[in-house]
Amino acid sequence: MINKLKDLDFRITPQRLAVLKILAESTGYPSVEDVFKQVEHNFPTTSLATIYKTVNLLKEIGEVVELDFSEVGNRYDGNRPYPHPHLICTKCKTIMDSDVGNLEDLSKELASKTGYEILNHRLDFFGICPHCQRSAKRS
Amino acid sequence: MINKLKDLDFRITPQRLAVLKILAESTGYPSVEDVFKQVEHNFPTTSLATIYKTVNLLKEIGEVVELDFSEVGNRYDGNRPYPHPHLICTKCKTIMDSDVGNLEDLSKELASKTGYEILNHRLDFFGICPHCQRSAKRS
DNA sequence: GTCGTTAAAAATAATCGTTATTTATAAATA
DNA sequence: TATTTATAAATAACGATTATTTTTAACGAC
Repeated sequence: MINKLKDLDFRITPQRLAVLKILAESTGYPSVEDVFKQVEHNFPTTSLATIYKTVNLLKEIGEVVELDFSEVGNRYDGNRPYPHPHLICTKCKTIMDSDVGNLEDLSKELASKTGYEILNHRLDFFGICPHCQRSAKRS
Repeated sequence: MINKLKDLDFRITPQRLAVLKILAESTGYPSVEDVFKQVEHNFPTTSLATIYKTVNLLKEIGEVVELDFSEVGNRYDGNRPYPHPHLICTKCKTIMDSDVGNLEDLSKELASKTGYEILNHRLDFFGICPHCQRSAKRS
């Protein structure tokens, strides 16, 4: 990931390293604000705009995928930067990866039916997680 | 749809009727701005906030679904207000319905595996439509 | 149909996430 | 170490959406 930046002649700065590290290691789906708070810890003078720019840079070179949820805002994943299904709890807003069947076959079928060149897809399931189901019953 | 509003004791205003009509009849995926422009035609004094409020009202009572695309902004569908896959051309931004396989089985599988209560899902394919593929070759 | 009540519309201001701009800093290379 | 130049910092600007206040008109009772 660092090498990819170098190869493309982007400079390796501490701020970029910090953002990159957080996105690559996090198993969750941090927002820009989340990343900002973590980076701020080590680099207190960091500006929010820098996080935006770095995240967008990583997005453009394909090392990070952006997921926009109207309910919870934009989230980023540098850990598995390729299409895969998600499972979102609409109560506690937790986002999980889900490993149910892949859609390559469906993509190909769609491509041949419609003539579209399919480049990407996105599959999300929304529901209530077991924990929130229990909370609801108690209240 | 009008009856649903009446039943819930919402007033039937010309502006609401206009928004409702557009969303129920449009086969595409209009944005708030699109709806506004069309309503403005018949009701030149209409305020944009009214469109926002009406669309959100319809969304809340389940007569319209909101689709947020980071590339093309929020779009609304009052024609088929239930989950179904979409096919989006990333060049010309056209949004189509696609009728490839349904995901009920997958939903159920996921529910029993994870304990989540699945309420909704969303499946979108992104690609280049045949028309835009031809344009690209020409240019 | 008229009146009175009150929800909804209009007009406008405010908010929030994101992006653009300007100036200052520091990474890369010689 | 000095020079060049991309990047960071700070701040302003922007655009989509929402909140606020005032005005209008939908609905129900008479």
